[in-house]
Amino acid sequence: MKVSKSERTRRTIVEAARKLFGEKGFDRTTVREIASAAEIDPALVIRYFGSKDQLFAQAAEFRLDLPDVTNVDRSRIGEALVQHYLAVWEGEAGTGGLPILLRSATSSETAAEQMREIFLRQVLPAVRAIKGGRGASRRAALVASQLLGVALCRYILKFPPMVAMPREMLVVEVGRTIQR
Amino acid sequence: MKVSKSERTRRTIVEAARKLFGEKGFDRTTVREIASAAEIDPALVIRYFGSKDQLFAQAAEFRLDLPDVTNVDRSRIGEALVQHYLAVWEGEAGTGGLPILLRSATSSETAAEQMREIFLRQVLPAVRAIKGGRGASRRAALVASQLLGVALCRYILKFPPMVAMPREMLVVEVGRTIQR
DNA sequence: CGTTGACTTCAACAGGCGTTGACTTCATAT
DNA sequence: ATATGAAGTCAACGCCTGTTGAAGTCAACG
Repeated sequence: MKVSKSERTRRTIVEAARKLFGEKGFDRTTVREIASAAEIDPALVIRYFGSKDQLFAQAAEFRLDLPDVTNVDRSRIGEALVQHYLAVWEGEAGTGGLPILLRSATSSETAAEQMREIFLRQVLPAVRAIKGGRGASRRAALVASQLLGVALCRYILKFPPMVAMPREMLVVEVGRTIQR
Repeated sequence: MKVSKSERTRRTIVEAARKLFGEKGFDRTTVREIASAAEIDPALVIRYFGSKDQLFAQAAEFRLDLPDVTNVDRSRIGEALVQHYLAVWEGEAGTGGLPILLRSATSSETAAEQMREIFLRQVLPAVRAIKGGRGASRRAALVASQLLGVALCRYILKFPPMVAMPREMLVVEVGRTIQR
């Protein structure tokens, strides 16, 4: 047997959890819903993950996988970043770690802490690598705020003009801002 | 009697509700907590407002009060906007409508809808007044995403570099971006 | 066959939630 | 003094939550 049965249901649960957490946030997603979506008993969810919080922590884990931009035209690094970022958001269709975290981080201190971790360990080093120096952390924070703001308005709040804009245009417009 | 007693407790309740909704979002704030903070019975909250949702709707109502920038140096409109926006966030200390909405809009469709309303009826017209034309709504959306992103990272997620930056510096940096 | 041991279900718990309707309190107006 | 109506309290309802421990199922193994 390549994968034990337990491992398979474990993954089914995480999958269902990711989907629901990403759609409705931590508070509005119940263990029973997750279990029902995974077609198993609620008790099993707890048995496997200990608690709802621990399941969330596991479901929200992810790597940003920032692309290698070391050999990209320096004047286009901004665009490349935005391009990658939007692709991540649209590609994972709500099952990615970022949507999950963003949906819950506004009302859960744990989720907010997890976002800070990701910023600190994944975004900041990447920005530093591109252009280090004294103001790097500030620059990183500004970039993060810009990107999170776009995701918030486009995918969560669904501001009409933001939703309507083609991805290309966003890449160019926001890319130019990031570039600064 | 200038203000009836009922009106006074009504306000006490809304005040308590604003504070709690702004700190923990809709889901994590209970009617019982609000009542306890207002030093009255939970039943009274419902009696006055009908339901928790209706209380929230009322507590989250607000006007942005965008400043008059018609006679501000055109090259400084961005800075003026950011200045005002940050003052609003820091001034109301969590009891303002924006924090309340932002905390809840990621997991409540009603709250998200309310944000869309505010964008449509308050931000968009303001941007149009400053610089109309075909792309005004797109510009407004980009500005909103930038400002919400900053608030998110600074006041809610509390990214360390973002918190550490003095307000002045943010005004200049973000103002420059908005200006574009 | 019988017995493990992993995997899964079942029924229930204790506690919190929003909300309700009947009751008390109390100042005012007759 | 008594009646009226608003202002506020109380205890309880039905529902849903995360979580638990005991019981069940089923394939693998001696």
